[in-house]
Amino acid sequence: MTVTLADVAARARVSPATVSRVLNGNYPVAASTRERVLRAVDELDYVLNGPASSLAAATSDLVGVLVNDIADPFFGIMASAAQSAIGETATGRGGGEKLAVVCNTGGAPERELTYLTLLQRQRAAAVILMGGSLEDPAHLAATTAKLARLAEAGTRVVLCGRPPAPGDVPAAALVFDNRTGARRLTEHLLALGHRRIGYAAGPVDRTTTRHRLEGHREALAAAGVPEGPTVHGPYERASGQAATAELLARDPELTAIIASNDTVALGVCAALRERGLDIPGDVSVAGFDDLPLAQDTVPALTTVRLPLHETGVRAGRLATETEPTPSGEVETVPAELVVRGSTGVARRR
Amino acid sequence: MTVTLADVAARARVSPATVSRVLNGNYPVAASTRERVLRAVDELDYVLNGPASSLAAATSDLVGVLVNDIADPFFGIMASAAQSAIGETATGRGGGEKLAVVCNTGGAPERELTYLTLLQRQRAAAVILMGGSLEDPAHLAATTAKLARLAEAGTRVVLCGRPPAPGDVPAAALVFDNRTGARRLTEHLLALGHRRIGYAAGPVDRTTTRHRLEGHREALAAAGVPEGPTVHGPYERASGQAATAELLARDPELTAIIASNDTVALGVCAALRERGLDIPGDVSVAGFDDLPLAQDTVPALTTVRLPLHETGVRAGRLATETEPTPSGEVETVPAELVVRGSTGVARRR
DNA sequence: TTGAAAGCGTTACCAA
DNA sequence: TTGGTAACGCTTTCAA
Repeated sequence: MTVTLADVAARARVSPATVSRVLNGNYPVAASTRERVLRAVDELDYVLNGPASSLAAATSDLVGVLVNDIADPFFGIMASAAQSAIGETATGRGGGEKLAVVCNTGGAPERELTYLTLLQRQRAAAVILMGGSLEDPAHLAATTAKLARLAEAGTRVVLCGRPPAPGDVPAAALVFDNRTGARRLTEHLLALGHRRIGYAAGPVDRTTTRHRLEGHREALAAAGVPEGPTVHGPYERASGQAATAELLARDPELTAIIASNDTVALGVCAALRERGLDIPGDVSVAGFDDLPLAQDTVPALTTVRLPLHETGVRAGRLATETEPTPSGEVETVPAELVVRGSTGVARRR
Repeated sequence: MTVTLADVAARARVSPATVSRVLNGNYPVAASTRERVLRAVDELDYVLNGPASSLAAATSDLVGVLVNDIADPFFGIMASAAQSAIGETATGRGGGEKLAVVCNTGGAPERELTYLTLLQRQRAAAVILMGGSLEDPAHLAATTAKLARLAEAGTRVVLCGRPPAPGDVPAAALVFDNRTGARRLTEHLLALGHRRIGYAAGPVDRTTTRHRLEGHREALAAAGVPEGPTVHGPYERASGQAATAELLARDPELTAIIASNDTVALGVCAALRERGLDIPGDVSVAGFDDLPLAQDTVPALTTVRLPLHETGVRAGRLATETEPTPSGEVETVPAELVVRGSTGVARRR
């Protein structure tokens, strides 16, 4: 049979209540008693029953991290950063640690909702949504409603890389300034003399896609440069390859291609190489995420920290300079963090 | 207040037991009753209380996936594959889905144990351990003991990419044949005429590191070729760069470098490029994981499937041809899947 | 500082 | 096919 708290109590010759108090460390307990209890725990190899604990306490130490695509290194890095940040702040019940669990939505709206329900069911301590969100009004409404219920039930909600929750969901938000980032990226290419720039954009209905595209167009408009061809596709390597073929078909004179993210950028590079084109000798490529895989720079994003026990959210390098913002407020990560990935260089003529 | 099963029962004018039965779908319930219950659930926006359910049923629908480094695309792909395989077989209680959660151990033994305890505490339905394991006897014993307790408590244990559990832990295992893979990789390079091959190995005390190195040496010995320099380091891009510097310092005449995995291989490539060396013109590089990031081939590993509700484990392309093996038995993935990443080409002289 | 006991929301067994 | 009702193992007042 599995060992229960009562067994420990019996062995330590105290009441179950005392054992619970020792384990949670929230209550004063005599040192000698504590020691006796801990020894009993050890001797019996006792492991707290999570469900029972969560049921009684009406909360669990689960923290859900929803990502769009766990196979994408970008999300891997983000998830990893979040997970270690969560681990650091561990101070929960029954032995301490929070269980940070990453859930892969695959970008599918229904899976996002499913996972949110599952986490709601588990009475998760917190939920972090990472990456751009779908802009479909119906899905947005459903998500918002779900988040509202979660928050209502005591689950902390953190939005990371997507716009702050519509309505009045009490969520902390970590926002990447995609628009400014894209603008700077394009300005950079323009400054290098590029005038024919192709754009391998992300999926049509994503916030990240739209914001980045808007920033791109702003820069072009400001410089009076006509917009080049744009192709949409998922955030995958393969769509970078497909997009490149399409873009070059539409304008063989392209001197630069902007990719919707680094994974796509790698696909673009592969396609260019297949065609015998030199990078950046022949065509420049610019990405977004600044992955170590794509760049040699230390990835700024790996330093994103999400101290869930704070009332707000702090971001990356700013952590030491910025005070936590009150819950619900938004802190914007400087565009530099997003622009970092740029590798634009003029085409050889 | 939050809606409970009793509320639903009251609204549907049935007993709590009936509601439970409808929700779990394990018991026969009259169609009309079921409908009434489901409507009540909908109207009240009822969400099952996971902890309560898990407490009563003595099991949860949580499936833990432990990976060594979630920021490594290799594990991202593996986790993604596992997660979708788990989703497909979903048939659990209280609405169906299992909650696949990936836990990042960072390769740290104590975090591995911590997560296992956390999952044990949650009464997880299954636990999947992915990636090579530490060979330290103490840690191995601790892990084995922990896995034994988990299995004992009804948690299914799956080992993926690490040797089958020592002792008699009833675990399903999916084993990669690292030794044969490495042997083939080296044979390939030898066949291309390479005689001075450097080896950027993984961390010293990992099973994957040792097995791959052994295979490598087997091939060299069989061909009567002396072993080149070997450098150990973590499975990270940076260690590929460091290793390259060291390897070239030890033998500037190297014509090929084998990396411990694709992430490391990317670091090796970066370092070679920094030195103005052409790949594979000047130096060949060979990796292991066959990531799409590193190669253009479709990654065999993304097709790894882990049907947790089967008694055994099936692997990748074999799925249609192979019957599930009985629990506890081992099925070996053909070395081809591992060798795929090879990109060896003779050095220009 | 410690103990007693009342829940927490489901499940599952036993009747009906 | 449905209802009644003990568990399930822990947390948390309320007393002592």
